[in-house]
Amino acid sequence: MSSYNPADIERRWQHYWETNKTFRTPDPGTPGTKAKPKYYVLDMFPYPSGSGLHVGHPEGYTATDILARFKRMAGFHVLHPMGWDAYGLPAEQYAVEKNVHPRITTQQNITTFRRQIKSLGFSYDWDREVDTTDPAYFRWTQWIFLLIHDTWYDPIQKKGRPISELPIPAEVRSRGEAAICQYQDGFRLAYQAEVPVNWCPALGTVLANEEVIDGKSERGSHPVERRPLRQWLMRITAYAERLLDDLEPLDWSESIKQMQRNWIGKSEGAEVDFALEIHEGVIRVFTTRPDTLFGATYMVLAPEHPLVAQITTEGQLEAVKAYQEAASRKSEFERTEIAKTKTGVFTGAYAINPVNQQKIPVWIADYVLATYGTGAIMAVPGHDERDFAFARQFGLPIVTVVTPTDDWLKKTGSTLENLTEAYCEEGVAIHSGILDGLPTAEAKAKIIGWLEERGIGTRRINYKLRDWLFSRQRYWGEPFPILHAVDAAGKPTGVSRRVDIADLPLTPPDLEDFKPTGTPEGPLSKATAWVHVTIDGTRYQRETNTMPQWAGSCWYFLRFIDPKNETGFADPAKLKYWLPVDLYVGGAEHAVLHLLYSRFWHKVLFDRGYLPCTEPFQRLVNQGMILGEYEYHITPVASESHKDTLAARSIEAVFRPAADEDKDASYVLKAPSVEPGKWINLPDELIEKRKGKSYLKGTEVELIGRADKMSKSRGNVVNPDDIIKEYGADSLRLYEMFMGPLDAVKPWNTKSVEGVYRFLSRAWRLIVDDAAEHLALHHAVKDAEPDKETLRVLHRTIQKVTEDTEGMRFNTAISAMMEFTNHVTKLEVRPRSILEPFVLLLAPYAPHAAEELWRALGHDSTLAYEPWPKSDPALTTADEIDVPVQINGKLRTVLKVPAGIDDSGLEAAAFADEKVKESLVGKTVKKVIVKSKKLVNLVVA
RNA sequence: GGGCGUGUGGUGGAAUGGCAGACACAGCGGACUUAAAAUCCGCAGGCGGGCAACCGCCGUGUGGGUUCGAAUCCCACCACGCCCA
Repeated sequence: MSSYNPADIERRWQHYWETNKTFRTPDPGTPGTKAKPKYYVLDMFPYPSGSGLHVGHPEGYTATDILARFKRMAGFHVLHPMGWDAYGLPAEQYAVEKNVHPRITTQQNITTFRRQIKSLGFSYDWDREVDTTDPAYFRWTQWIFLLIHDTWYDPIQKKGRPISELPIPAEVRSRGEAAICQYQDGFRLAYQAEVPVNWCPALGTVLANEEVIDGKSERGSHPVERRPLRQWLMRITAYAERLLDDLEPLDWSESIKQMQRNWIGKSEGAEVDFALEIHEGVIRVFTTRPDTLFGATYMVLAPEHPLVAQITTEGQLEAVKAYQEAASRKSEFERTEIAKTKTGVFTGAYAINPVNQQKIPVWIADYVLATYGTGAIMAVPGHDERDFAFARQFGLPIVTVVTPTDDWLKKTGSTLENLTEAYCEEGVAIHSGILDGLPTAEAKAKIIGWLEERGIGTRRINYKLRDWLFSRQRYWGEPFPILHAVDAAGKPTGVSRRVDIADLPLTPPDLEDFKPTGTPEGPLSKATAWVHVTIDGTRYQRETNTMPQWAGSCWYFLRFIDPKNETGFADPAKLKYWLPVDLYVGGAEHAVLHLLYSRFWHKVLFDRGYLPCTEPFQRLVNQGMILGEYEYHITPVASESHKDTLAARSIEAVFRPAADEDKDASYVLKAPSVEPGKWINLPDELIEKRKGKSYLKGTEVELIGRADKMSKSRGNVVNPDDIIKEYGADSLRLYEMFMGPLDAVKPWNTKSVEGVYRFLSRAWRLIVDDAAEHLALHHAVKDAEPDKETLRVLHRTIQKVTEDTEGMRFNTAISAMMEFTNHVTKLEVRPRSILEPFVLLLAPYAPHAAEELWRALGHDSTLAYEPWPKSDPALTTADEIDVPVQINGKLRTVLKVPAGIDDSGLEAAAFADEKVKESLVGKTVKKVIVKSKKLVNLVVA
């Protein structure tokens, strides 16, 4: 039996690669690596969830594997590793529910993921596998934390420096050691602070802003509330400018760069001080539109603003207190939602607008956040949407200080004196004293100069990015290597101590009960023996928070370079050789968080001299999501009114709840399958299109065709194991790449997997005699000279596959190989000299089949390091070419002409053509356009 | 509301200024078979005409523009998707 049998071939070759360590990557400097350029190709390593691999995972993994295999054959020294991002909430949630230690479920999940990933035949160097929950790994996560803790940001040198180099003011020094420590703690890049955090009662933890989506937790969609808590933070804001600037030269998609820019949210403007009417002190505001200062008719403080207590008048005290109380319970999302009605309370106090000395009221309102800018704003209702809504709500004056365009006034039905909505664009200043007549940019510059002269304002850059909330009240994460000193009564003294590097890793204690305490004390506090430590007679309590899941993934690509190193996180010489990552592939869901955090850590490590480059990932590609199969829906109304029509055709309408609040529920139509009791998606022959709409054939039932995201609740999840079982890993790999461009969102279609399976079978039968007992060559395979046309097809295929693989256009590379197969199948003699290069082209895509075919062709070892075929440009062109002739831009005929034809020859050939002559009768040729060897266009009248 | 992206046959897609629909899926016809599957060969955007090979017209979300020539470039609109608010 020598027909194409993927199950057998794939098992054997996976075994071969594993036992021969075919893809082990020797360290730089090893003989054989010296002459080769390096190529580091990386996947975003997965979180090994309990539900196993999803068809979305192999999409990116296959793309990188094709590149890795291609680059090896093209003579590169390739690093292509895989590992596990294994700390995280789901394992812990499961532990809480089922009382199984997260280490056990995590290890089980890793085993499943490893088996599934290996079954796809990826060429990872498994000797470099890392697991973020392995003490040998998180030892260095903790080490890096301590390094960041030991670093302050020097704004003059614009880099992170050792805390020992922080200049200590004499005044602080004079107050002794404790004061110095406290002063230093205020500058560390990892620091503790009492901050309003996103507390999620259901998860029993705080969450980073990035983990809160629409006011709910990203995991589980639980409500989140604001609470002030003492937390660890990372001073990522210090690096905002560098994170922004260094984005520029990276080879990332513009959309991802834009998302990072938006997240960092740089805005340029001014800080302005408003004096208070009767109190001491000033209200400092940040504004991006200082040119509108003359339009500031009131001010708003965040309810948490420290000035509120000082300035609130007796009469307003009660209202203000009640409002502060209510605001403290709201999430940031609820507070800043544009659509909702604005709320606020007058404090009773007034400020003085510095440009016109007008007395303006000071309000508090929750749409102003304490954490953005200075926590206070000057309100310019004429030119800011939210200020406008607020002014309308509370009857505050609205002044126009920027002239809107006439079109805008007309469109909105406004006049200069009476705006119907805020005009937020730029324009010429009016009612603005010294600024009158100036366009926005000039007005900004002039007013900032004016403010600076008087010492009441400065030019200022502000960022939306906040410091990164780095602690979690969970069990399943890296413990902080920090000890807090306590006094005899067990109360913290405020002095903390770093765990000695020599004592790392600090492993978490074994717990029976993983439940969150429901208080800001994490579950680790339950391990009293672990928590309480005495060193040199001083009593300490260990930090009971753990690090967030992002910590381990911030630097894993560094550990892959030197995964077994016990004296450092990686050898500097190896880092210098391999960094940066040449190609990084993963889902767009990590566009902001993971990529921003790891860039930040990378920069700190670079500043401290541990890394050779400032950016980790030179080229980034996001694979598009794979949706479920295309399905036909009908509305609930239609399902009711066409009940009988559907029943008559044995079509089932299955209820599908709405995916979003703003979407409608629908019914999915299913047709009976050949297997009784089973239902399949509506086959295409039951669909007909009329007037651009789809209908169930022969009926008035209007259909809505659509592919949805795969999800358990929709029941449209495809398991890669099933596909491999049915068609083999090579078919799965090939299909995922053949679906369309890598970065496009595309629907799954199991039927189409058969198409690539058929292609592999054809390629197999091209070379192998599938009637033979054992692996034997097809009788048509001979050591013969290929004919000219076949040679041309081969060289065109080599050219196309090479270019498209390099450019990651895998779908068209596969088409080219299919065309090659279609051509050669027809030949009675199939020269070995064209089959061998073809098998090598196929190898990165369908490595198991290619290895077996290579063996059939008489080779006795792997083709993984065979040189990549080269195309000969002289052989890619045919003797004769087809050139279209157009008349007035419309195709009239196609000429067959010699490939070497010149422009005048081509023109002559066009005029000599019978059809052209016919079309020219009675007409005058006004112009002739000849595109060399491509096209002739005759313009006639 | 803002930013980015996408829109091509029944379906996935190809073509990035020069023959629209490569390559596949589904479909149809034929060969092989007792039959089916598999395989092989062929047809295949729509409309109209012809016994036919073939011919004509229309056609890349909609409307306009630039150009000898537009799926491709520009403007406006519509729809969908993603991100942000």
